[in-house]
Amino acid sequence: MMRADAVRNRRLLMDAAAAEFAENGMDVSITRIATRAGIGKGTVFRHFDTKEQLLAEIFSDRLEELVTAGLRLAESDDPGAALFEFMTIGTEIQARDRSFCQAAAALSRSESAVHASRERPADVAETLVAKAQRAGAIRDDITGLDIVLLLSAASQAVLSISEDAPGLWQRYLALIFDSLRPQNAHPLPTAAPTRAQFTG
Amino acid sequence: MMRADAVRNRRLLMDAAAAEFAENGMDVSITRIATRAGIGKGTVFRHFDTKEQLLAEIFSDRLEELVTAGLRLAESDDPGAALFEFMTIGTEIQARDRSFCQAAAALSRSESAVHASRERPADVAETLVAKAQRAGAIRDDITGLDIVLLLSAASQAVLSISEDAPGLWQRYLALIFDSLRPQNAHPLPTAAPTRAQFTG
DNA sequence: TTCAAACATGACCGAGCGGTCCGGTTGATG
DNA sequence: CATCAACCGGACCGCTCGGTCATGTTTGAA
Repeated sequence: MMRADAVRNRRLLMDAAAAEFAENGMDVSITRIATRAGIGKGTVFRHFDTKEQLLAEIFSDRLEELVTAGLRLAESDDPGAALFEFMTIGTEIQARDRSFCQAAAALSRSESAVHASRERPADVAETLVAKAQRAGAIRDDITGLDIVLLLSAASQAVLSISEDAPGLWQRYLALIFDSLRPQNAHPLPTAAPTRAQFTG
Repeated sequence: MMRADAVRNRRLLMDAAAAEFAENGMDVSITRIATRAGIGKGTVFRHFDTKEQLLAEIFSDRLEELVTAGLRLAESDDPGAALFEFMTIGTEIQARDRSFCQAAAALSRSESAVHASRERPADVAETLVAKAQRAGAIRDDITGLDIVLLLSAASQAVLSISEDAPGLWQRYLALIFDSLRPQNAHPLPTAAPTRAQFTG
């Protein structure tokens, strides 16, 4: 059982870290984060052994948010729309924090803690895709893993644009939607990535 | 006129830096780069005032490569295929160096030297798009800037996959191709980015 | 109210960074 | 071959970073 002040500080810490990561990228100092949270530097390391672990924890939270939404959408009786909304939510989450998710994704190749938390969204995406394909809403040659990878693609597309382009990511997500529809399907040149490649 | 050893070292330096950036991201130390090039650390700063300038120079080189290809393709009499090949080349260049281009793109918001070098590919893309649209090869509601942004999207999609997935980016580029065809066009929810937003 | 365990704190550490600088070296020039 | 500006190299500087630790403070159960 954690003490009351400990849980309060942990919450403050994660919020401050998320905000700071989002604004200034992954290389903000622990000192900055601690200051923003109104907390001593040492306290940070009481809660998280290392900086990467802190980042992984936040990233994991974000993904859980997506998983929750995905599970709800899996009950929908319009599988095509459900998948599209799943992707919209996922992209919105990533677009919200800009460079943070980018850093986390890049880190997921080396940091296994980050890596593991990416499995669950992939599972959810897999079932959503399967349902949508059975309903004929999307083409047959794509997988759940494709969806997860395309999520970041849409939000990363706008990375080089100036800050104030709110909702621009929706433009590119809409384009990707169009590419998933069965009417336009041309054969894909490369096989889908395997789960082993994703999990590393 | 530069001395012979100076130009030789500059070449060695840029090659080593490009390789190191590609392998280890943007935060490799100058020392590492210098060592890899077999050159003293001080020499690096003789050629490039700052680390960002070095990165900008390399990035600019890559973009020039793309511009050259684009100008050649602008002469083609199959504008649709020309645009697609332009995108293929652009994505290949970015995929070749993985995290490097990501870092450069992120830096382009703050570093004006990097920024300026992105204008020319945008110009070329604009003319390629215009020709392709006149030929009816692609939908009318996208711009040259869209193309430039989508270039990074495809290569960034595979960022969280393990190293050895060569050519996987082609899969997602093919998907994007499908989304550009006029047959599938659904109205886009957000207006295209303006040149001012891009140039910052 | 008491008190031990859990927690917070910030001075402190070693390492590594980007960038500087000057003594020695090299290459073009006549 | 002689000369000298251009060039190279790496010790060096100031600084910031992630992470530790001894000391003081808070909490909650008894």
